[in-house]
Amino acid sequence: MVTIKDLAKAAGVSPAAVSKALHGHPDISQATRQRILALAAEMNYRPNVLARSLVKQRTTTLGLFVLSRGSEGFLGQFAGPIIGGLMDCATAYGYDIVLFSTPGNGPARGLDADGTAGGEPPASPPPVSHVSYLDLCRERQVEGALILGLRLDDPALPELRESPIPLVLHDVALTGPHVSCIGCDNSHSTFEAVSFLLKLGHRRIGFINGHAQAAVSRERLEGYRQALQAFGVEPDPCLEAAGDFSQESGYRAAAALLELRPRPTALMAASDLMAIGALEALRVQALRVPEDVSLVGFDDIPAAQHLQPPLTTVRQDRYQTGWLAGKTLIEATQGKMVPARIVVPAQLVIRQSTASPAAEARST
Amino acid sequence: MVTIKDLAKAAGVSPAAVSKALHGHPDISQATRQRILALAAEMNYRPNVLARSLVKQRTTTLGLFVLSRGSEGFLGQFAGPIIGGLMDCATAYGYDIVLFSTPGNGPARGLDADGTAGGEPPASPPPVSHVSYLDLCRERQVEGALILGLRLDDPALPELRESPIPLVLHDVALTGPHVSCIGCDNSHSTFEAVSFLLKLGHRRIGFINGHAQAAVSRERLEGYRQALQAFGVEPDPCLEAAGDFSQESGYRAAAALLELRPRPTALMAASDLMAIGALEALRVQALRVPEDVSLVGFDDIPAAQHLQPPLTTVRQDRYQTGWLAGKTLIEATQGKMVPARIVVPAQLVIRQSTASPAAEARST
DNA sequence: CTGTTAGCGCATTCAC
DNA sequence: GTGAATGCGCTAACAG
Repeated sequence: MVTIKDLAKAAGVSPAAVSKALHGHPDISQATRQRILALAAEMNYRPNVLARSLVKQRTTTLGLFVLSRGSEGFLGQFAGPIIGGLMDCATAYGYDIVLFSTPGNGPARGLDADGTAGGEPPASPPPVSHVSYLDLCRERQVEGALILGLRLDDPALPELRESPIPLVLHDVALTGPHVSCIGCDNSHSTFEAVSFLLKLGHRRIGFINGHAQAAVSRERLEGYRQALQAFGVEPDPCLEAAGDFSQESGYRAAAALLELRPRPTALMAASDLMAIGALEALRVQALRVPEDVSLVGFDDIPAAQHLQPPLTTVRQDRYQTGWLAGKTLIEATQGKMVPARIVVPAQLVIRQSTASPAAEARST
Repeated sequence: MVTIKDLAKAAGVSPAAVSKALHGHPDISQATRQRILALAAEMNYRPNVLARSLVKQRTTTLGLFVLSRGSEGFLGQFAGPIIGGLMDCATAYGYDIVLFSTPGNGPARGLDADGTAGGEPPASPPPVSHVSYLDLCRERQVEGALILGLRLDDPALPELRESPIPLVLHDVALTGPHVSCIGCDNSHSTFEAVSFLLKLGHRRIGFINGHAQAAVSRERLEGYRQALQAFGVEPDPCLEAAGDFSQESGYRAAAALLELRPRPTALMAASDLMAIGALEALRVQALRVPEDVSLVGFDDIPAAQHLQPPLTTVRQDRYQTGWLAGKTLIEATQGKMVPARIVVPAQLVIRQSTASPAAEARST
């Protein structure tokens, strides 16, 4: 590893002079500067970021937490594009990203082929209590962090609110002096989607919600209720079913809702995955979509457009979410004021799973 | 930021003593050790990873490159689960991951809402030539790196082969003293899939390949040819169509293949996305799947099971890929010998897009 | 313009 | 057992 000292020796100057030359400081002669630069290129010198960060007390590094992993969770479906946006943004601003190891989200699957977890013992150097997200940030000296997949029942929530470094939380409406939240306007988007159904003439609209530990569940439910109210439709608690974002739960919730009489003429699911489950339930009951029952999802996952029929749903731009989160974080580290809530545009994508209710249903 | 020095002052000992106590060195009395530990917890001390790495000359950090991004590329579809596996593995071994900013994969989309790229000037400190992947690794002192989305025409290939640090390349069969390749056995998997079609009785099987810059394209094509040969079927160059992994290209390639007479009774696409395009082409020509034409994909993306009909395809376990890549890298950094080729199991998932050819087609 | 000094936070010699 | 000294690679503040 060729260091600044090696360069100095080779050029016959002091290490400090090399540093100055490399950074284009004015107090260095063009001649020696050129010589040093040529030497650096020749010897393939690269600065040690660690050392630089240590002395400058700045790392130009952002942290990224992906909490709900496990192959099929958040990461599988959505994190990819968000990470892509975040990376591209970081690249544009010259920042790096460190992906944090968060113990607790251990293997589960994917264990070594030989069945063991292999490797060295944990080797956790300082046996100081349980490391929190913020502690990880401090250890790594990241200047800000994006947290994906945070749940409302995470015990770290109060601590996060008091974070001394900029934090952006995805889909969790927690705010603090340095904490912002990013996500689409769930309430409003759901309002739009349900309003669309209402405009089509639907009056009995079932809502399949996600689990209560996700902030988006509350918000989407609220949007659903507001839409009904705006159209003067009496809300019916029986029409609000609880799922957990999974396909399986969507199936169950839809099956239950379809037992109701009069049967709902439309179903809105708080995730596309649950909408897919609902679609199954409808198929099992030989109900046609959209002729007998209209269906709307949320997310616009890639599969949505390939369903039979293609699913009407709310599209979120995950890539842009990542980009905006990165931008917010970086600006915050540079001392700029940032909004407590960053809303990412979402839009209703109308496909073929929605139509006006049949006349007889309509009249009920 | 509370440092080891602060602890020393508070405990009335030297910084060195604190370091020893924290690491459980034997040459420190239990009494003072406990005192220091208690103090550390109390003052919420966290070691500075940067400083530690600098002195220990070890970072326990892996690098991750995701080369073909841009919201819809590799990252969108596959990188998520791979990253998940990598992270979980790293967590298990106590490693961290840094996601590299690779200039050149700039914004394209997702630009700031205000249209500008914003932020500070590039501020690239040392104006030393163009930074390569390996240079980034050196700067960050990562001990090994996983590269996703590398293309066969990447000019860095020769340099990578000579890498001084362990590298794992996804789906690129480049090997060197410290370079391994990870991926499924594309040739064999395709062989299996095509053999399945042959066993069903198909004899005219069209193959829709990916672009030539991907190593997997060659390998899959080879598997296709070998299967034909194994069943004594004369290969017909007309049946080999070129795509680029995109849905659009799958549509075009399939449309062309379906012009042939006698018409192929089955199509195999080198990616599910292209299979989806092929499905469209089939629909446009009013050909039924699988009655008129059987269809096989590759990847088993989430949408595959929701197609009409559900797609027979080759499933790759991306999560496991990430895990194995991480394990390989970490073991390599620990001096263990690692295989030059890590093959991740893949399996044919038989759904409803495949069946025996109709009798009349069969006889031709 | 140039070089010397000092220190970022930590771990590892070595004396005491 | 303990603490002082040294250095990881780099940059900042000085002094020449």
